[in-house]
Order: sequence, then structure tokens, then C-alpha cells
Amino acid sequence: MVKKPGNPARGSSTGRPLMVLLDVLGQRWTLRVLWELRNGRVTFRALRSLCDEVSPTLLNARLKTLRDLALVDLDDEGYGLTPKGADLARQFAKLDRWAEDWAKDVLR
Amino acid sequence: MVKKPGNPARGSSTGRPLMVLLDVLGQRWTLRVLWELRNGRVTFRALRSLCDEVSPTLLNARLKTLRDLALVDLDDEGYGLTPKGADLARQFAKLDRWAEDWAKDVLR
DNA sequence: GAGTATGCTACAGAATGTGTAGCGTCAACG
DNA sequence: CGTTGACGCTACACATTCTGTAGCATACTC
Repeated sequence: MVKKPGNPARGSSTGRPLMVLLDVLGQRWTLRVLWELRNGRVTFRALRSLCDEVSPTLLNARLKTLRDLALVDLDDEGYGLTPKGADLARQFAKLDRWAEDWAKDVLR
Repeated sequence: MVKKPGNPARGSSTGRPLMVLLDVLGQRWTLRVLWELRNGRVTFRALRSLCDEVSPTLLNARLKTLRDLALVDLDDEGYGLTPKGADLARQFAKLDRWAEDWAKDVLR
């Protein structure tokens, strides 16, 4: 089944958008892909390199989902974020700094 | 190996905190657990219910990781977020509203 | 037409997640 | 004391998902 808000997320009978989002983001590499696209369009193969050579099988699966969800699109420049996707990526950009602080905390 | 900033994340030789965070959050149910703890402490069994009856095996594994990462702790009231964990959860709280808007967009 | 790049698929083996049953501990009840 | 019920948590067989490698079909360059 296509993952989309309105369709039930795994383990949640409601199609509540946040649950669908958490379901999708909670699959390996999804967050990472969004993160690596933050600086503009990249080819499939370049994206693979950025993601430490994920298997193309999986990368393609993720990109398909993200395209269904209107977060990513593909043109002759390669893959890139849609406006909504960029918006989401921006939310995660804040996490980068947060993670640095957090690391200091954890490692003490 | 214990997941911690400083240790390499899966698929990333660097221990860069964000990568570790993405690795951890990109495991099923991790985001959901953080989300369900947003309103205060809950017992293991209650948390399980909130998470649509995830298997206790997995829930326990996730909680262990989140405790290692100082995002969650356990006392006689049950499981709850640490200050850092609450901070992180707050970041994701914004996602709830975002997801609602996004849903309208996707479903058009 | 050989070389190189693209997006993407196939497939076997490994890792991860799921679902159910139940253990050991404790506190309350009668 | 013996039962009942709730707690955190573990065992284990089964299912799904992810990984890694090989390679196809297409297109453009020399």
C-alpha cells in the first residue's frame, strides 16, 4: 500500500498525518536522504555516495516513497527537495546543532 | 555496540552526533516512543498500549538505547523524558502541526 | 563502436522487527 | 498463607526489511 496521510501507518489504525510521517521517517535512511538533499539537487548515484553507498534497491524504494509524499522530486538535474520537502529538511537542520550539544552531554 | 555519539553510526564511519541521532531515530518506533512520552511519565505497559502494542522485546530494546543516550529515564513513576529528551521531543512537536498542513497538500 | 555516465532492478543472505507466551517480583486482599 | 493483579522484562519462532553485489537498458562523448 502506498504510504500517504489518510492511509493507516504501520501499527496505527488512524491515518493521522504525524503517524504516517513518523512511520515513514522511522524507516532506515529516510531521514538521512532528506538530510543529504538539503544542499540542492544530486544524481541518484551521487546521493548514494553521500549516504555511504546505501544499496540502490533501498535508495530507490525510499525515493519512491518520498516522491509519493511530495517531499522529493526528480528532474534532469537529478533528485531534489520539493518546497514541502525543503521545509521539512529545515526542521531537521536545527537538529544538527542540537545534536552537537547533546553529544557533549552524553559523553560526559 | 552501544549507540552513542562518538561511536560510528551504521553506514557512517564518523561518530558525528547528527549521524548517530539519525541512525537511532531511523529505527522503527524510536520516534514514536519519544512522541508518546511527551505528556509525562508512563509505565512500560502503558507505553506499550500508546504505541499500538509494540512487542515488548522491541520496546525494551528502544528504551535501553534511549536511556544510554540520556534521552529517557526510569523511576518508580515509570518511563519519562530527561531534560534533553524533552528538548528533542519539543522539536518534534512542531512536526505535528507541520504534518497536518502537509497532509492537505499531498492529498490534493 | 568503445567508453562512461545515468537511473534502476534482481536476488541471496543477513539483520531487524513481530507476536505470543510467560517468568520473577512485589503489594494488596481476604 | 494463598491468590490475584500489576509491574518490568525475556524467550523464541516466524516474518519482514535491509544489505551488498552484479548487471541491465539508455544516452551522450569521442
